[in-house]
Amino acid sequence: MHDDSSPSGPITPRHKPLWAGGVRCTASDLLAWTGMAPEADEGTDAVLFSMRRVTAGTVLIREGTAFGTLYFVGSGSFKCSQSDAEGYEQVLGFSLQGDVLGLDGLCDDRHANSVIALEDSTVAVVPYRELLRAGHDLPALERLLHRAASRELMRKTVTQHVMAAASADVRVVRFLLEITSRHALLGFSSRQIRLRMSRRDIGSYLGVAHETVSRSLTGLAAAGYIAVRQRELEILDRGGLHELQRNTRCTAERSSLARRPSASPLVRMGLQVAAG
Amino acid sequence: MHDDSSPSGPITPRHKPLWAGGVRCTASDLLAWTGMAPEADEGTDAVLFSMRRVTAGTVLIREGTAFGTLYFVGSGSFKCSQSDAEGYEQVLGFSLQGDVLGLDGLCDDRHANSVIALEDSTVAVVPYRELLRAGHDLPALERLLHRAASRELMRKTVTQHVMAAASADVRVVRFLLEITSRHALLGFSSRQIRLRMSRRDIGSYLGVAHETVSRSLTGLAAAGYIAVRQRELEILDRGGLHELQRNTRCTAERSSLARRPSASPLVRMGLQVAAG
DNA sequence: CGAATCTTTGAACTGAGTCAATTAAAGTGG
DNA sequence: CCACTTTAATTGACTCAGTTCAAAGATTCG
Repeated sequence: MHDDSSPSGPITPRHKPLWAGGVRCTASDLLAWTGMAPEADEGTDAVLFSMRRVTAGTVLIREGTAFGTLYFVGSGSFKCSQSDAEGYEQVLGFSLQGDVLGLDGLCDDRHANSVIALEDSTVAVVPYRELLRAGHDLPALERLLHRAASRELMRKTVTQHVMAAASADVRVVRFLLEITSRHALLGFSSRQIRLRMSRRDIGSYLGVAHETVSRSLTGLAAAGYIAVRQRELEILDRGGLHELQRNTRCTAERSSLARRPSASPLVRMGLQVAAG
Repeated sequence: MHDDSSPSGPITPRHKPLWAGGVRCTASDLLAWTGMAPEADEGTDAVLFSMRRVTAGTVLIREGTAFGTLYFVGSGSFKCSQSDAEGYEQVLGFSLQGDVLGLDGLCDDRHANSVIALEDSTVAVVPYRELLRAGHDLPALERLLHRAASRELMRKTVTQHVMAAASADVRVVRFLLEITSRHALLGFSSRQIRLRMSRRDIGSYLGVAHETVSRSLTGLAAAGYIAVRQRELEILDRGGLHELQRNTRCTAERSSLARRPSASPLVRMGLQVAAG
């Protein structure tokens, strides 16, 4: 929603979670992570779940394994993907604090997706059976599960919108807006972000070649919309990105972006110069 | 799974639902529609929901309206979509018997998607509150909701795979395989199908121009994989389609399809000739 | 410090989008 | 029931955005 919270650093949590980094957390913490803090009460305070640290690159869920537990992201970020017969990895999405992992396994008791930590992260380990049982006594917990699932569904819808854009540039712009607004909702800066995923991951997620992702980012930077250096990203003109993003499949408009003369006064040099 | 059930007609139900077309149905009917018939018992027989007839073209759910009830598709088919600010309609998916409609509204109590009947259809009207209450006494009903949601999620994943294919032809092929296999799971013929949605709808769903959908179908027909005339579709070489579908973004392979000489012996003339 | 991975950039070919025009089907109303 | 209108589907031509292949920096990790 808001452009930024504070320029001090990329990590400025909006609300201090009850969970202070221990090996256990309460159901109230889960509610807080998913933006349902007001629903927490003594009942949810009493329900405990164990936390698990997941180091960068660790496979939290491997596709094909038996379903039994859900995970709620407490901190860090994850990549959700599926590999087809030929070994091609299709990236399906990225998960942040408050997102639930593993719901895909519910319908046939077997996980269909793999989930990999993109950085050192923590998750609450929530056995599905336990959550169901606790949910019968605590309506807030039942709502937590349902809203987490519904939110997952809505995020997939957003992904469809992102992928439906014909132009690769528009896809990249929508991806940037998506990821930054999610950061903003969590209370992090939406201006400066460190992308935790590779260009290849982004490309797979968007359905474009990773070279094209790189080119689009370079183009957007040249046009002054963003500043990017490797995985460090800064949003310079959010309004302008919103303008671009509106084109569903118009490629003519877009070219005015990529080919905007880079000598234009609009071109504010970003990190690539500041660091060079 | 299987190539066909019977060549007699496109509608050959696998299991006779308990519901016989009345204005009410039982929770057991819902379980039957979603492939959970074994979980039905006296308890679920006693839970009643009202049925609603929805004529072709009717808007069952309009995006932006308040959430309160879910719908389970009893017969017919629906299109799920979202319109952006410019009025462009993004098709998000298609729903058949057993699918649940309206779950997207759960997380913020307002529907984000529109749902339109593609043909004369019927749905079970399931107030969310009632389902929750009934679910506390009948585990099967709770599972129904959860599995329906999880299935929805998995279908979105399939959609991502479909859209992630770089080649338009591959997208169309995957779409055909998706829709026919869903028909097969419901006990309908997977060889002959009447597409209920327009080329434009398919194009929106796949993220390609509707002309391209048309061209791809024509090309597939010319190559003998399918026979198509308007919305009547016949799958002639399902194995061949599976071969094509495996290419994620290889366009070279694909051209050998579209440009396979139409005089090839492989070209079996289909409906377009039979009717001409 | 070297190996492996990731990112960027270039060049060339082509798939698919856009525009446009024709044909087919489905409503509409007299 | 048949003209008429409207919408859907097909097909063609042209153009360019994006994929592919290739190769050179940058970064990370052991």
